[in-house]
Amino acid sequence: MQQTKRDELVRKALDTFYRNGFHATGMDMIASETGVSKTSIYKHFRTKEDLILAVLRLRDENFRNWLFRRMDDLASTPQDQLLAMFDALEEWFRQDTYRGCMFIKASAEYQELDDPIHAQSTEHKRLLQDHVANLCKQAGAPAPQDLARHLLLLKEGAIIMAVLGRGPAAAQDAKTAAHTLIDAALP
Amino acid sequence: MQQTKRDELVRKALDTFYRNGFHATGMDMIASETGVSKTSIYKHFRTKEDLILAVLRLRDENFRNWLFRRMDDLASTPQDQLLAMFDALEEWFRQDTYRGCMFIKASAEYQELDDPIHAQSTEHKRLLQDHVANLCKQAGAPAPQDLARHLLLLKEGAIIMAVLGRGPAAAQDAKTAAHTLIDAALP
DNA sequence: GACAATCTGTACCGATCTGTTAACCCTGTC
DNA sequence: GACAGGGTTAACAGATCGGTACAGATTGTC
Repeated sequence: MQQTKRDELVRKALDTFYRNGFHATGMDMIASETGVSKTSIYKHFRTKEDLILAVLRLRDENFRNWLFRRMDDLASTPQDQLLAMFDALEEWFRQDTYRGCMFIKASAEYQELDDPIHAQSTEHKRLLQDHVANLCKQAGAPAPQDLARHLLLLKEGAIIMAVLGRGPAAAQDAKTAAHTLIDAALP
Repeated sequence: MQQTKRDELVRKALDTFYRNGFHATGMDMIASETGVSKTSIYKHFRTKEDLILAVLRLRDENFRNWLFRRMDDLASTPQDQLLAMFDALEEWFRQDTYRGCMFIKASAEYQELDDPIHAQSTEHKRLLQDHVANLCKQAGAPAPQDLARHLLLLKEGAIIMAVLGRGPAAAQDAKTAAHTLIDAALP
């Protein structure tokens, strides 16, 4: 019961923060958009920062689950799954709720390196890198970490350019480049 | 005289916004950090948004001038200049004032596509793309726009990853990948 | 030295920010 | 029907937000 209420709060707060930004979203707005009273919010979370951290944890879990599952559904071999990552990204970019990467935005608003919010964003990228590096290794890349880093650069670049001018097409730009990099990296 | 004061205001406001974020920086802080009274600020700029737009215009000019000049200084042929872009980026990443790309952060805080601040950020990326595409053409690429877009993805990705975990090394990651892409794109 | 322009500091406006307090309202349990 | 737990509304505290009003200081020009 109580866990459900709390989860619902975090889930809806995620939407509001994602759509509206962190500093620009006040706790009153969170209360009215989630339907949870401010009093209850502060019973579950000591501060706004704690709520944001919970939101980012949920986002990390949701996003990685979704992306990895989608890559798995779209392709069978590790090499094709790496390419399918960019098709999955395009699906994301095409959603009209797409507003860029929540962790990039979080680190942009909380930029001190020792800020927990910033650290959480860094951790998210590290977990993505690990999974992609694992696929690179399965695909037979001699230097899987290097290839994974290069593909991650394309992914992050596509996320940015999908917001700043290029739209969903940024995904296929990145996929084309990824194809070249993968072909060059595999023996 | 008056132009100088105004320019100094914009120049110092740039530092404060860059270091501290846009929403997180109040006009009182701008006044105290620039040494320009709030009354004078509002004589030069009608709103905070107008000041931010002036800051972004200055940043666009400064950054492109710096980057293109640095690329020109570091290499002679168009092809080498493209690669030198990533060496220049590394110099930027190594500055202890480095806090990511100001336009990515601006678009993260003002994300409505029709927001003038967002539009200005998009324009900045377009101008970068134009210059890089021009170099790609000079280097003899059969599809200069495509190659330029791919290189820009690496650049944006490196800017992100330099903030989120990888540090200055992100620049050489991107340079290595760029080398592969350029070699594959040139006849 | 009068004048206009431009700066300054300071106080203020109403709104909004994070976070708290208090009184009440359900609902299930004994 | 007493009671406890978790929920609500509503008002509030103290600070800060963007932006303005006003009086005085500084400046260059005639």
